[in-house]
Amino acid sequence: MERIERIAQLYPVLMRVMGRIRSTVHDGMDLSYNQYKMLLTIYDKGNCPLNVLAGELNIAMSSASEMVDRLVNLSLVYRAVDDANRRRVVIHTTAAGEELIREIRRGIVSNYGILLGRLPDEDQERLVNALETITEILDKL
Amino acid sequence: MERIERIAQLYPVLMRVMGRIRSTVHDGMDLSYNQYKMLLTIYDKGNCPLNVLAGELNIAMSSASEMVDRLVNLSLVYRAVDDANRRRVVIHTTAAGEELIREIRRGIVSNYGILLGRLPDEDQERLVNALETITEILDKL
DNA sequence: CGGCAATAGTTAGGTTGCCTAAATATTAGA
DNA sequence: TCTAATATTTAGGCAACCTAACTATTGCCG
Repeated sequence: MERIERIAQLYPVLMRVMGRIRSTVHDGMDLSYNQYKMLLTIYDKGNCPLNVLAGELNIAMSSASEMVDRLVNLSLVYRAVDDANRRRVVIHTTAAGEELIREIRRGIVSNYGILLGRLPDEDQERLVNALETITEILDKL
Repeated sequence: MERIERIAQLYPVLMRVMGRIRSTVHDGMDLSYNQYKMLLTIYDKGNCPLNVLAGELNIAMSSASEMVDRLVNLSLVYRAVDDANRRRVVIHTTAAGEELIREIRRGIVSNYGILLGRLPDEDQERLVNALETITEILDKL
């Protein structure tokens, strides 16, 4: 049980540190992190209906719809009724949306570069390995 | 740059997986995660003024005040003017607040136990090490 | 000493992100 | 055919943030 307690102790500390870094890295971007995630999911899933998006992001469909509203208002995305099944609304990224994805992605990678550049090479390597390990293990749960 | 891109790719995936697990583990507790964090901070910092809490949690003082309001409404915490400096409001945990902290902590550790119990011993060990590594490295940033 | 700047909090007003429940539209199936 | 299931939107509500404006107290400089 010793080990479980250690994990229970480390976990929130790490969540907080990671959250702080994520917001540093995302700072100055033209879209909130959640909106970026949504935009990216729409792009990655290739113009998919709302229920798929909601499932993918693990939020209620009404929340997904709301978020799409905001992206539509920003002209990054548009709705289109699926003719094959007129109940379905398929969300498409606009050219501006795709351009913004590329821009933000560049910005994020660049910010990671600046931030992580402060670490010695060896730490960077250890970091990659540890991130991979945790992702692999937690994915089993 | 290869490595930076790998990190930029892994990072959000891990954030998501970790967030999902955190909410699983916290599920059913009588306080939201943020309120629990606030309550715990008040307790750990030993009855401290609002500005310290806001700094510790990295939120605006008005947000901290709001959150304290909610905890006061739940009778987990109370405000008291500091006589040494009457501008300051010191937040104290009530007996009920401290009892709730213990209860939630037990619940969380128990949930981690149930969840992580599904992992082979070796993975648990690797997980602890990886969590420690990441925390240590990211703390340098 | 007197008054102004700094410090500490609260209040007001706004946004995002999330939820449930109710309303609407479309389709599938018994 | 008409009811049940599916897909979405709308309405209403809450938590957690923020900035700006306001109040109260204190410290300090001239």
